[in-house]
This record gives sequence, structure tokens and C-alpha cells, in this order.
Amino acid sequence: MSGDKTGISRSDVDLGPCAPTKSRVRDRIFETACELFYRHGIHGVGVDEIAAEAGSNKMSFYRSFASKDALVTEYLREQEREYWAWWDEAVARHPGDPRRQVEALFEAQFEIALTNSCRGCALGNAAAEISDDEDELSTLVRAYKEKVRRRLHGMASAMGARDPERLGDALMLLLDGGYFTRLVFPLGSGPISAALPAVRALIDAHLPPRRSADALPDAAQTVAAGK
Amino acid sequence: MSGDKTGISRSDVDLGPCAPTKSRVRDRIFETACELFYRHGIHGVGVDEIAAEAGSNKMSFYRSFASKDALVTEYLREQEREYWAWWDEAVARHPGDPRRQVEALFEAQFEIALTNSCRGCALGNAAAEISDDEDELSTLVRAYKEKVRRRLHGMASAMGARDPERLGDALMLLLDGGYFTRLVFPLGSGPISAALPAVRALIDAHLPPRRSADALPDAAQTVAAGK
DNA sequence: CTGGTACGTTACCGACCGGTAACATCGTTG
DNA sequence: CAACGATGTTACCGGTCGGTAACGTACCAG
Repeated sequence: MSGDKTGISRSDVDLGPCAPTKSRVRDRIFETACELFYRHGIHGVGVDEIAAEAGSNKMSFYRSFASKDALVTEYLREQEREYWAWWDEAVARHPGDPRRQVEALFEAQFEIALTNSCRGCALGNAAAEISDDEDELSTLVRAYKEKVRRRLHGMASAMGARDPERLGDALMLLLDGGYFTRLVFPLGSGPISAALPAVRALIDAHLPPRRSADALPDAAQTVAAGK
Repeated sequence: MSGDKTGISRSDVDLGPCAPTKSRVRDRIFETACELFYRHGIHGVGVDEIAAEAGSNKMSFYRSFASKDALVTEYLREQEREYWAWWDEAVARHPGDPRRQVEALFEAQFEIALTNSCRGCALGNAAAEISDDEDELSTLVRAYKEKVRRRLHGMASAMGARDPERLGDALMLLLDGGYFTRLVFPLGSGPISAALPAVRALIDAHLPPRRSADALPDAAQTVAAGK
């Protein structure tokens, strides 16, 4: 629904490389909306407040967005886009080393959690406040979470874990636990500092003993056998 | 739905005319409110809907509750009360064995997560939709989370962990991660099934190597040297 | 019967919210 | 200049929400 097919006439062809003055108002409003949604929740911010905070007004808002729902959808998409950019950037620091990649991910999460503007995971928080009938949004959030899970599975698999799905799931629990607790605990006081050591311990427990055949039976039985 | 437990009129005679059966309507309304708040979020349910769903009306609601805010506060307190009752019941199954207690906690969480009425942690979800200005509620949630953390620290300490705070924090991340993901993933499909094995592995990693051959031959030594 | 208690019903209020109409303003561009 | 598009301003609509007033009624106790 992101189709912004408004008047793509010759005007943007004329202006060439420079962005066709797309609409600075729209961007300002959208940025403001993202901040407010993240800080106060989607249901806690009205379009009037958004427009006013952006130095504009409601009418200009509705010239750029079809409805508040459309804005919310775009907000979630943008949050996901930024999230993957953040993710890819952390992972790209250790190409070919999935274990270090996972560690870098949690390091980066910890760094962000030390920001006072951090209020956990935007998509996850949205899931907590959208009701079941808001189908489009919950579908979007679910797809996002499933993608997180698949990526963690993939990294666990790439590092040669005995049970990559189980390890990936455990990593996801730690990740989301960090986001969730960050919502409540002020700045550096939460339990999120325990995430990285736990990640390392879990990976160790799932990796076969170094440079040796995995014939050693008992090493990860507690985790591999499960319940 | 029904919940017509009207046979309690026995206690009327004992108490004076002023505090007999607490008013059955109030209880019905409160129960309904708890269900609706949990399912659709606090901001997603109005008092009119609550009263109607309870087979009553708004006026009767306001005869029992001072305001919606008062109801919400009471809702959160009740959720916390029920949560600790659940916690204590799981822990009480293994007196004097903190490790088994923690495992029982995660087992019980997993069982609840298999209920389709489960939508994660009520207090935590409330935190996700409460804006910063609603001070009383966020204070309540924060106190609850801190209590969870202290208890996990205590259990980690009781089981002789090398770094009980770190272990307790890691357990809390897994716990809250389970709640958070349960919000998004349908019934049995989420990563929460990986919690218990991860808990066992983390505890193993934090416990000093076992000298005696205990009942269960675990392999903690592989991860004991990690980190 | 009388009175009080608990509850239901209707109507209403003010505030806010999502959304729209009509018009004014300003800068750019031809 | 004139025309146009993008934006600001005001007013308004219908609906919902939290909350209240007034009144009717069933039941229980003395």
C-alpha cells in the first residue's frame, strides 16, 4: 500500500538527479509521526498532535497520507526497513564468521539499549497494542518476526550448530527479552547486559567440540535432547 | 462467561449490612474487564464495552469503580497477584531445589504458552502501550519486573551459581523473550520451546563442575569454561 | 407497608479524534 | 504579471469515549 503514485509527470524528469522536492512537509510529518509512535504508542498519538508537532496542521497531513492507518502501516514498514539496515550493518562487520556475527548483533543491541531514546522493539511494541482485528498490522509484525527467526536459524546453521533451529530460537528469546525488558528498566539498569555472555554460553553448548569429530556424545545432550 | 456462583449468601449473616457479598456485579464487571484488557489491550477497550460484555451497563460500572484508570490499576494489581500465585505454585513443587524450581517455572510458562488464550505477559504488554506520562501504571509494572528479577537472582544464588546476577538476568531475558514472542507467533509455533533447554544449558554453564555422579549425568563441563 | 439497597435504562455532557470542505497565502515558473 | 501547486488556517462533521444525572424497578429487611 506504499504506492505513492502521485503525479509522476514530467516534472521529476526535468529536475533530474535532485529529488523532485518530493514534499518536505510529508517527510517532516512522517519523521515526527515515527518518533511519536515509538515513544507514546500508536494509539496514544493523534494525527492532530503529529501534524502540530511537525509544525504543520491536520489538513496538510491528509494531503500526504490517505489515513492514519496508512501512516501507521508506513511507519511499521519504515521501522522494519531501518531494523534490517541496522542488522545488516552489524552482521557485515564479520563476513563469513556467523558466530561473530551473532555476537556483533547482540553487542549492537546492547549499545542501542544504552540510548535513552530506546524503548525496545518498535514492531514488537506495536504488536502489544494492536488488537486482533487489525489484521494488516499484525500480519506485518508476524512476518517481520518470522524473518528474524529465519535469519537466526540460518546463522546458527552456518556456524555448525548441532540443532540450529533450537539455538536460533534461544537466541531469539534472548534478543526479544532484551527488547522487552528495555521497555521497563531505565537506561543501563536492565538485565540486557547479561545477553551477550548468555549468547556465548549457548553457542558454546551447541557447537561440537572444536576441531574434533562430533562423536562425543554427552556434550550437548541437555540442549539437543530437549524435553 | 457464565460464572454464576451465587451460592455464597451464607456469609451474609456473619457480616454486617455494609459489606456482604461485595456485589456480584462488580466482580462480573471486573472479570470481564480483565479478559478484555488482556485480549485487546487497555487502550483498546472502553468502559461501555466492558459493562455491556458483563451484561451490565456503564452506570453500574461507575457505581463500582471510580474511573477507568482506577479499574486499570486494579487490573494490573490483580494480574500481578495471579502471576505470583502461579509462580509460587510452580516453585513450590520442588522445595529446596532451586535449579528444579527454575526449570519448573519455564515448564509452566511453556504450558501456558500452549493455551490459545495466552497473549504473553499482561504487565509487560501494558508497559508497551502505556505512555510515559501514565506514571502510576509504569511504576507498578517496573516494580513487578524488578521483583521478578530479584527472585531470579535469588534462585540463581541459591543454586550456587558463580555469577548469580548474571545468570538470573539471562534467565529473565529468556522468560520475557518467551512472553514477547508469544504475542506474535500463533499457538505452538513460536521459539518458546527452546527456552527450557537454553535454561538448562545456561545453568550448567554457571554451575561449578559437579564432582559427584548425580542422578542425571549432565554435561556441564563443556560450557563451564566458556565466556 | 416502608424504606433502603442494588441494579437497569435513558439521556446527556464535554472532550477528543479521524476526516473533510472552503478559502487564504506564498513561491515558483512560464 | 498570471497561473499554479504546495502549504497554512478555520470551521465543521460524525463518531466515540470517559463520566454524570435522573429516574425506574426488583428485592430484602424491619
